[in-house]
Amino acid sequence: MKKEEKNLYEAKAKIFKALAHPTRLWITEKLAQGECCVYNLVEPLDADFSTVSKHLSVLKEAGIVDDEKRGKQVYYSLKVPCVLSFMSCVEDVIENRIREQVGLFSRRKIV
Amino acid sequence: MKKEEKNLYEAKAKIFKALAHPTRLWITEKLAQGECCVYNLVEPLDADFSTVSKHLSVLKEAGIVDDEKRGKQVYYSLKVPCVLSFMSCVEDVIENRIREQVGLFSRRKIV
DNA sequence: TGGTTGCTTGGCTATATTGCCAAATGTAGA
DNA sequence: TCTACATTTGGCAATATAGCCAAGCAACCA
Repeated sequence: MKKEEKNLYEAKAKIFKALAHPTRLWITEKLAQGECCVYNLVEPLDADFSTVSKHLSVLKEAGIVDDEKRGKQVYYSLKVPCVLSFMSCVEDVIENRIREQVGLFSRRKIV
Repeated sequence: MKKEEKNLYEAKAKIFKALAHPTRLWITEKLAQGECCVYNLVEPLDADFSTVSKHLSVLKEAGIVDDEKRGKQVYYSLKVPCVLSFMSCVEDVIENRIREQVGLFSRRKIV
């Protein structure tokens, strides 16, 4: 792989990496419903402010969310709604996996 | 978050995690062009067999690729082509980021 | 000016991931 | 059976990531 090509794959991987955490996925889907200030993310997650804040900065760094300070609060919003279009594919993969596991199980039952 | 919901987000995150590596992304795109045995992945990547093999097992574990032994070789194939549909979104995110950086740069130039 | 609120940053430890080497496995042919 | 080939596995050190606590900072209010 050439250096340039490698850089491109690293850039792409960064986006996936940003989404590769349960909390960050949850945040992404939550923001899909509309902008949100940090407190409204921290509360349902029942996590530390600092933890959520760091997750948000990972998403921001990756270019997935945007932030805007208004008064004392910072509002985050989903910058690239197309990431949501991938979720149904991801759910397909999961369903497939479950189906296969069920298949294995019932085969074992027969044997 | 309830335990069940948490499990779902963890399962989703696993798929993203599997794709969140330059080498694994490259492999995924390569396999989109058709099945491939390990050697034909190792060679262009110029990596260790063991390294590629481990990347492949991550993708397999996640349910993204399938493997089939034929003779001495193992052929890998893309199981869920819909993952590719996400790539254009990822590229959009990257382009946005670059555009913003260029914007910052030219503004700085003016100032 | 001082205090409070809403959030970010720094620093730390625990844990996970990566990539290399060496060794093991399974398959095919001599 | 012996050997070569294609791939996987185990083990290890280097590096990256996560989550917690404490400290910092900016905006607002008294």
